[in-house]
Amino acid sequence: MVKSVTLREAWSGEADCRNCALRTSALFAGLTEKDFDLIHDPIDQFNLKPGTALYKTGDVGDYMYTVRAGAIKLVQYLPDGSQRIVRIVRGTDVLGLEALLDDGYHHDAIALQRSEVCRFPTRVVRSLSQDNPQLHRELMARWQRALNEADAWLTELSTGSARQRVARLLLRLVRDRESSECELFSREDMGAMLGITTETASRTIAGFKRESLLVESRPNNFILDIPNLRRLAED
Amino acid sequence: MVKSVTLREAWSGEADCRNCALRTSALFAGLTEKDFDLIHDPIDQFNLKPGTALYKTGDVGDYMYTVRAGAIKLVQYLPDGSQRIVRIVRGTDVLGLEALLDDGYHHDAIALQRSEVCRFPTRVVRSLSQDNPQLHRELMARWQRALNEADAWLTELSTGSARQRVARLLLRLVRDRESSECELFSREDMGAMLGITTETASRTIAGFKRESLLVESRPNNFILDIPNLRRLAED
DNA sequence: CGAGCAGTTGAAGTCAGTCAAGAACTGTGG
DNA sequence: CCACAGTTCTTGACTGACTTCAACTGCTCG
Repeated sequence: MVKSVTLREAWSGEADCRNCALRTSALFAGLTEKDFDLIHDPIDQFNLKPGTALYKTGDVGDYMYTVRAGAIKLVQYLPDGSQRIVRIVRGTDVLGLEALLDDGYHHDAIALQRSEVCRFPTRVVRSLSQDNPQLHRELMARWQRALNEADAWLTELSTGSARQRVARLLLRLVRDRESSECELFSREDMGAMLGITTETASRTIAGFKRESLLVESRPNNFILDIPNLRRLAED
Repeated sequence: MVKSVTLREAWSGEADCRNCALRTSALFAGLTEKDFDLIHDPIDQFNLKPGTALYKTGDVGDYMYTVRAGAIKLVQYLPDGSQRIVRIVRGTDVLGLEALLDDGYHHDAIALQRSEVCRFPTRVVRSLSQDNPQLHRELMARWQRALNEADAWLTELSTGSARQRVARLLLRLVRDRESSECELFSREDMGAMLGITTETASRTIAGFKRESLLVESRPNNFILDIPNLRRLAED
């Protein structure tokens, strides 16, 4: 089990929103300059090492986050203590939507890889969305995207043989990417994503390497044989 | 495989919204009388027999639905043709939120039991939510609820042994109910919900009956031994 | 250098999948 | 009312995939 790092250590200063590469694709794309002045102030940026927790289940939802780079896992726990990763949040996605409603966060949010996130107060979004139809619409779209992810997670990553699930996970990691190269997660995390054991995850990956479906380009970086993986994933 | 019935046959007239028992708990709880006149008109009510499809994946999302009684399954298909039930919608829930955004529906929505639903045009919700913060908020809450369901479906119903999954499904069916009695689904549907085969579902249910965790009160109606099922579900 | 951890691999056991057959139920038409 | 076809449910035997437990390797980091 990776040990946690406090958020404080990960603080890297105030965000440069105006020049943020994600601006057009991100949550606040539709804001005017005036709105923008309002929200810029309280935004902080963090660089996360793997294992850092952004928040824990039940924490008060004072903040929401956008992911600039890397990957964050959302974890839920079963009564018996076993964990299940219900989603990973990457790219331009938003984290902590549930904070807009009453209650606290519904997952543990933990960095899987080196990641950069921006943090902003929930109250800002809440007040802006009151009288900003475009932001309102953007929020609904975010919620729907999360729901799509959740459904896909179930149908693609929790159905079929271990080989199929691993193949589908790998393909998912390089979707909407220019290259067919990707960084892998720990076997333990892969297991928790796919509902299989660490050992089975390890064996399956090892098998894929032997069959050259995966080629290690540099440590923990793999090039995928997409066509053959796809064939495997589909039947 | 149950054969489909057309929606037309299920039409049972215009809805009596004003006296609807669900009104206070449902989507439109916060509307004024004036708003109400606006939406009442185009609402139709349907009585569905098991197997009736409300909509199919990809259909144009002109309508949304509330469930008054019964249960609707949301089904997704894998490339190889196998199906997975990603959620069931019951009670006062809303169906077809995704229609508020651009694209069509994301699932097949099919009645599991005799059900009653009300249908209303998506455009009505879209226009009302523009300048009605309370409806806006209500919509976000609905989305979040769907997301919670999706997450629970993954952690509770797609994790652990077949016995655990079935036990958790049964407990889920009587949650927020006065009695510990419930109607079961077909073994095929249970399998598609839990990611197990029909045979395994059947064997597990049969086993539960033998162990008196389930007692059949009348045909296809079962009383649950909640404490023992809970013990089973948790470890 | 050694402790600790992630990954790998092996051997044994088990649970669920598969294939197949029979039982129970449903609805239909005579 | 009964006979029949067509489902769905159940049960059995067998197989295979995944889990479990355990040992060993190689890395990283104090």
